[in-house]
Amino acid sequence: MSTESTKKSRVPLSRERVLRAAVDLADEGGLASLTMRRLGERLDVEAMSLYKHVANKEDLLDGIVDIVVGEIDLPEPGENWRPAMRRRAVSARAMFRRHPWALLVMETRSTPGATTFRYHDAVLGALRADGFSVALAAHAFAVLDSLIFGFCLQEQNLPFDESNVAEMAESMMEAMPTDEYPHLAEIAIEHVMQPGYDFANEFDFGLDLILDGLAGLRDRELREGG
Amino acid sequence: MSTESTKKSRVPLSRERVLRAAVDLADEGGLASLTMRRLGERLDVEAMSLYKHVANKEDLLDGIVDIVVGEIDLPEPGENWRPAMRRRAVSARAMFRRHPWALLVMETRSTPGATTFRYHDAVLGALRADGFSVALAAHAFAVLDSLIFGFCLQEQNLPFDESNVAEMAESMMEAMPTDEYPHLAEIAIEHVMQPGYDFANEFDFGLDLILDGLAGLRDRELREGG
DNA sequence: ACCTGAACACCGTTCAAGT
DNA sequence: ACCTGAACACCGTTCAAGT
Repeated sequence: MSTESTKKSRVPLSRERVLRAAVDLADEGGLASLTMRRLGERLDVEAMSLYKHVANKEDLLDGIVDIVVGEIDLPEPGENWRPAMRRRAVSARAMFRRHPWALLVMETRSTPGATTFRYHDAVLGALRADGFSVALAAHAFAVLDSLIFGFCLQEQNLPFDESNVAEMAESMMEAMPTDEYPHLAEIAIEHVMQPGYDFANEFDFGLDLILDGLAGLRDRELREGG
Repeated sequence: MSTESTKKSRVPLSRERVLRAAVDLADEGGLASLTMRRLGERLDVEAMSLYKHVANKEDLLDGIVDIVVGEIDLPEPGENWRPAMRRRAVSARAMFRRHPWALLVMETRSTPGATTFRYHDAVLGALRADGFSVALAAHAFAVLDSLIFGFCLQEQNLPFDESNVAEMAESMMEAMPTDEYPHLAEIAIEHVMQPGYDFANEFDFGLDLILDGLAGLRDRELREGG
């Protein structure tokens, strides 16, 4: 609570503080703005001092991925598999929207951290507890994760913000000769440019399609397996 | 056919040649090795000369994405929707395995090129020609692309090569206390470490699950709408 | 023990200068 | 017209030196 705010930061540096600052920096300025030098600046420290708390930049990136994976809602004990899977999918998507850099960074990580293990374990546990065989739980996990990652990746690279769909469609129709791409034109006019269109709805469509399919396979397993 | 192979390259530089060399460089050494300086080296030219054929590095990346998107099999006229969708999914996955950097680069592109338009148009066309409504074709496109992108992203970051599954499972069991992650341990022992396990099978599982679901929705549309 | 200044080997990109 | 050398403003990272 001291009011002196000179250059020296009283709070000592720690791995935790470094990682938090890195997440904030990437959130605010994008991944390109997350450099060791600028991170040092933000913490009132020279870039070189960061290396006391982080082995190198790779280690820093591993650390911030672990933080954001920890923000995904885990299934609760006793929760039915279907609402549990929906909740984790929705919260994973929300996380990727809060941290647009996360997908990009996760793509370059090879060694998952403890938080990732905990996440995988909890999801598998919810499926197993609700009647899924080991094999079907593995299938379910992979296909749901594919949808989540793939949808978020598409959503992130949409050439328009959720808000200005009309503008982009218009400018796209200019750059895109209608006779050369007739089906793109059709879908733009009859679907995308219609009032109420929201690409986010595609997430629910895909999620329900997959959950319905999994429910069917689970029922069959339970019937046949005894 | 001249045999003199001095420093000067007889073939003049062109955008095409620059982009091809960039794809090769990224294939061989990963995205990190694709720098303007090293690309120049490979073409026996100073890095600065590349700027005659490419506006900047962003433009270069746009260009190589367009090239690899062009490697995805398009539906053929008259092809049934289901084999057409399967073929494009399989060939897209093969492309992402040939060019592991492509997913990463596509993620940072915002303006799709002509090849991407052509690809989207052909896929939508195959669905529309086979009875899908505009809305259902849009849904189908989004969910299939999500699966393809998301699966390839996962496959790329697998902490093991398709070959040495046993090794990795073993080393993972060490780093991963069995009692802390019981369901991960279970799936590792009873599923992943079983002979014949191949993560690639998850792709077919997801693909069939989604195609089955779409087939059902298409049938219902045709019954009700027609 | 913790932080720093200077240095190294890299980047993408510019611009005036060469042929 | 096409290519280049030198330079600029950046990177991540090292290491001996400071406190």
